[in-house]
Amino acid sequence: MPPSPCSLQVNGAANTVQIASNPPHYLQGVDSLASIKRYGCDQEICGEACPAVYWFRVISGGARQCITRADGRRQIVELLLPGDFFGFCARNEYDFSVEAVAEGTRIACYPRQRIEATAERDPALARELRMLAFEAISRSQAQLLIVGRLTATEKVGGFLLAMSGRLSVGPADVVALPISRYDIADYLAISVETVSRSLTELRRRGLIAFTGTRRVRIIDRHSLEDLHGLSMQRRVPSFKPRFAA
Amino acid sequence: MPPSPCSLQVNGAANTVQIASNPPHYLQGVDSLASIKRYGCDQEICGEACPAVYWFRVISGGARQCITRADGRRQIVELLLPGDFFGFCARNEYDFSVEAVAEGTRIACYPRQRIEATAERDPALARELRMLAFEAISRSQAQLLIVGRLTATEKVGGFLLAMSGRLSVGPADVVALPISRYDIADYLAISVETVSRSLTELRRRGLIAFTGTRRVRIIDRHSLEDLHGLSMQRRVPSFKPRFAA
DNA sequence: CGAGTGGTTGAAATCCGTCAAGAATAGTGG
DNA sequence: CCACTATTCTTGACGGATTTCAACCACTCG
Repeated sequence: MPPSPCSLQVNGAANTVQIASNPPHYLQGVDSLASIKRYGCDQEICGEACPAVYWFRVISGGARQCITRADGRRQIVELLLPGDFFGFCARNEYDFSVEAVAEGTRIACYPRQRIEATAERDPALARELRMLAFEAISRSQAQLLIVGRLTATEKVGGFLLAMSGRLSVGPADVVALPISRYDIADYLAISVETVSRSLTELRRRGLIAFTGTRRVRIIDRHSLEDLHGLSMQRRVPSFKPRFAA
Repeated sequence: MPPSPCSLQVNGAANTVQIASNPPHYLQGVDSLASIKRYGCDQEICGEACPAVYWFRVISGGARQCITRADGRRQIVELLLPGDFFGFCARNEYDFSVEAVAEGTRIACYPRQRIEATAERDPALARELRMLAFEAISRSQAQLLIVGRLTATEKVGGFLLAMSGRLSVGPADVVALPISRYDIADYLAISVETVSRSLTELRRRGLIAFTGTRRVRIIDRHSLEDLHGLSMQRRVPSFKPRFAA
């Protein structure tokens, strides 16, 4: 878990620095090494095959981490919201690109070399990095199940629930979607039209309501959680009992 | 990259131990802490929600790492072959299960606590662990693109190429598939029947040939690599130019 | 106001999953 | 070594969930 909040002390004085870090987060111990950059909507934060000089953390706004094929097909592999880290890669070049999804997205950029050098001497920092990496593994593997084995409506319903969980600062039942339908589509690996149709379907069934194009109110959370097979379509893709096991 | 090969010396004698580690691999420095276990086909190596006591490495044989939903839908999130590590998780319980896919699969089990304790004092080990984790992130994110955005035939063709790359010890054009059609299906998130049909299709087009049910010869590697859109179906799922970008 | 973009909806096409039945293979025990 | 069986694999027919193609609406912004 992240270390408890602390105010950085510079020059011996008691003034807190701009990287004051309201919510506690990983890598707080090396925040002093990080620089903060601002990005416009759709602006590229790091590009595929670019030298991996930084690790990043979203401070405010959001970003999408994408992998793109030569023919243009794109998959958003991670939706990055405040507090999320990204930029980890095994080689010396990023194998993905990351773009801001909101105007004025602020990103903390940690110089990789220096952080790694620090980690050589600071086991606690090394452990934090490891935890961050392990969490990323869990997330993308969970996403594999979602992308591969859920129906479109299940994907969209689950996405709304996930967003309500991650963005919860208020009643948690009103979700302000941080990305467009196009991005939702590329995140869930379905088409834009299907995203739209699924949302309409959920509204029609009374599980959600719209207070704006990108503002959803979750009305029947329970049914939304039970979407799979129960409330929605009977079909469950590719589950074969395979005899008696 | 993994450290260079070394033969463990026990009791001062010059005899190499069973953990002789022919191909160099990560975590070699702590091989002496690992125990080796043997598993039968389909036998569970670690189960979902079980206490995460070990990290693992496949020595011989193979395994599938799965995430399963309550309703039975399953996704193989990683296909583990000799040299591959697994068992990393952010919490104290595995959020996946792993089962052997071959009779007599041998697994090296590294006690997590002890390895982590060692890593506290050994920055090089910590760096190795980090690299292993980063590679796992890259792999599963790449798999997300495959599962989400490729057609069935592209998936199967790419799978054959990937296997030929990972299993290459011989001519590299004859691939001995390590898993059943069912497992290929759950790995690529398609149905068994579609796996079978795609293989037949590739054979019909002269890109591959069978020397046995689970032995494939790659005949036209180039066409196999160019599958997307070119040699195969014209359709490319969900790529919309989205106006002028 | 018109252009540009995001979002929704409809109709038609299609890929793929399901269901079903065989064929091929592997495993077992006599 | 050969039935005999269980399992894997293949193939066909069919239906359905999604994609594609197309049109339209809403909103923003110059």
